Amino acid sequence: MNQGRATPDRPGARRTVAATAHVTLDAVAREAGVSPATASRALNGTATVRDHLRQRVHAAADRLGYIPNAHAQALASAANNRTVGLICHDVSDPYFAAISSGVMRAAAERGLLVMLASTFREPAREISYVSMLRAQRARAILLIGSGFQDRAWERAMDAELEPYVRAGGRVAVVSRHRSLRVDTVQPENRTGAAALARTLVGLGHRRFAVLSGPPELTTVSDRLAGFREGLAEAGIGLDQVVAGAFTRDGGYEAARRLLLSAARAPSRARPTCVFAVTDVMAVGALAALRRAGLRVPEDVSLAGFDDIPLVRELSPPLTTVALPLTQMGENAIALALRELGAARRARVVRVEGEVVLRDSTGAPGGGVR
Amino acid sequence: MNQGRATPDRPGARRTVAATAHVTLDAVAREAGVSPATASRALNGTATVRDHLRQRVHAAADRLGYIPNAHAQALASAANNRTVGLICHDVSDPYFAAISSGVMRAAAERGLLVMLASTFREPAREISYVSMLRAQRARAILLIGSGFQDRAWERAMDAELEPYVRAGGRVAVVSRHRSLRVDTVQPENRTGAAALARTLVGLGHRRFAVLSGPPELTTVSDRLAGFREGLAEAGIGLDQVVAGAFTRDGGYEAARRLLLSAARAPSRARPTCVFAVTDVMAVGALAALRRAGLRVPEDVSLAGFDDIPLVRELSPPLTTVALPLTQMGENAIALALRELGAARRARVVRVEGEVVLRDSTGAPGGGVR
DNA sequence: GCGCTTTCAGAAAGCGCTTTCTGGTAAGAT
DNA sequence: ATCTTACCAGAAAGCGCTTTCTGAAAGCGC
Repeated sequence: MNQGRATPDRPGARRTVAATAHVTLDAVAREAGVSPATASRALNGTATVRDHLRQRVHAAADRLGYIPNAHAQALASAANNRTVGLICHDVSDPYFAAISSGVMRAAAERGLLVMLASTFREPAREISYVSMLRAQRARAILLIGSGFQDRAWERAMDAELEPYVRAGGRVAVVSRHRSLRVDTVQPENRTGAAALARTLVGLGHRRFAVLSGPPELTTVSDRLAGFREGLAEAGIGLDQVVAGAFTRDGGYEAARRLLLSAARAPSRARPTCVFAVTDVMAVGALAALRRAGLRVPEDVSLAGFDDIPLVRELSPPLTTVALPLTQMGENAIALALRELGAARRARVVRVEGEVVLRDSTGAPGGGVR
Repeated sequence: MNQGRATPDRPGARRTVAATAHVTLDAVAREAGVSPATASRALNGTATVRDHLRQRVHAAADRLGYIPNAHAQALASAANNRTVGLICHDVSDPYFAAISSGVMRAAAERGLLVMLASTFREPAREISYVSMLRAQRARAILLIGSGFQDRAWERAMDAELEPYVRAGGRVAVVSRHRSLRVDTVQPENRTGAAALARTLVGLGHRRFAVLSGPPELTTVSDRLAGFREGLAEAGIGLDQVVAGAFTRDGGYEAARRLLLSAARAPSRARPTCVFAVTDVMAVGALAALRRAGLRVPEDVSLAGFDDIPLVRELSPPLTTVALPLTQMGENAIALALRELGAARRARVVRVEGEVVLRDSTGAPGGGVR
């Protein structure tokens, strides 16, 4: 009666296909005719198992398509965790994308899995992600991106991190975090910005404007301070600082406001050079300047910071302070995973920024109208 | 003798700080004076616990800084897994970054953690990541990026995915995968490329070159075929197809070779319009064209595909076929997590591309010299 | 050949949770 | 006042592994 390929189900019997149970180590052991203990040892190579048994176990595992349950492994073997957590502000921001790329590569080399969390720039979310990563017993947590200079936030973050570290977790951050005593990959924002300022002064500029970001970010305050220092060496003050969001649109908006204020106060000496504290903001600023009919660099020079890959594609290509972003990501994970010395104090890897002069800067011309 | 803030350690006693054990549910239960079962129920709200007990449990958990062990939870409660896996070719590629961003946002809304793996365009790595994600018992696995049209690879991937799905795992892919019977977010590469071709023909172009990618990628063959179709409708053939890597540098290199062949065969009719199958390649191509002294679009028009954010910042801004990248990421995770219907067949969400005409294309001018 | 150490496989005890199952108590029905 | 029924809290059984601990068999020197 039945057709050749009939299923065992009664026809029309509406049922969900039963989920096939996972193949367990016990099943493998049974298939191989050994104890689960031996199967475990054979598969992991944790102890010597005689050849013929080991082969039988491996064969059985292959035949059954055995995949160990990572949760059970993590639970049973305490700390043998294969995952690291990576928290950044925004994956689609080229700055974080570049650093993440370095982290991913280094993780892949070590056979680690990366849990990547994007905070969408909400500080609270950053803390809740740390908590989730703690629950996952991640081997290390990497915080990419500027710290917040905010007492409450710092305290809350500390409260998450401190017990994590005490329980053997590793933490590394990229960028300066004021209160966090953790391993740090620290771009020399201050000296980099100062060097940039000197270079720009060297080009002949005397009147500057800065497009800065949220002041509670250490990165912003460091770069701003460094830039001021560099100018001060030449006895130059900073005419204007316009803050914007740390995004392309934030840069656009900040530049627009800068232009507006220049138009409103025509008497004021107009900046001939604009420094955006990040390349991403500079991209927006370039669009805004161009939109206003200003030529870069003839009318106004523009410089950024970070050297994200895309700024080379702009026309004009952007002058910036180059940071080895991918390598910084690699450094961060290496730092977190490295044996902690007896002293167990926070290590700091400083990375220098290098001023890269491209065509977005030139000798002073007309200035912001 | 001791100073006020002295530590209990003997001075100079060199010892590693003992790793503090994690706070367990049992500890919380003991602290609250209830059984672990009650503590579990109170914390998870899985069953009604009388008010005063629930409060005691929560208070105890707070006091102790309890963080549940996600591994133990996953193990005990079978399928209650809070992580999804996301596999892409390269995090630092803006195309994947944009899609990932959508995935991350949707995941955050659902309280899920994302494990992001980057294959660095090595097919084998993609398969091994699926295996690791299986071990993690990820609730869903998302494959972002073109499938490989390669028998061996398809078979291997299928062998990983099939048992995963049978065991209740969910899979969704972005881009067409030939053999995988899984939920798919499918950009209409073919019709999009055809529409682009028609538009370019409408601008007056008759001689085209295509900068294509690795032919084993479905995305490449679909876009190429669509473009050919669009041209064919106007009775136009495709002069040249130059393949390159799926990267910015691949686009640069392909464009360079195109220019070289044009120089070598001066008699041949020169293309007046170049279509790069992805924006990322187009970015490289633009640099190469400019490097060769060609003006875009006066000498040659250039178009891409995807509409990654950065192409708007180029000058000239790039004509392209816009895909809703972030939304595609959201679609993918939504698809994977949605209840499977009784039929349990692969669902396909088609997303249309929209031709966006920008300044990198114009009426035909000099052509590739 | 006898006691010794060494080698290696199995038994069993967890790892930290969730979830039946069980049973005591209070509320409602008779 | 007695018998159900309902409600909740605790006991206990796992989830799928790893890793002692235990003990049998084999290897060694005398």
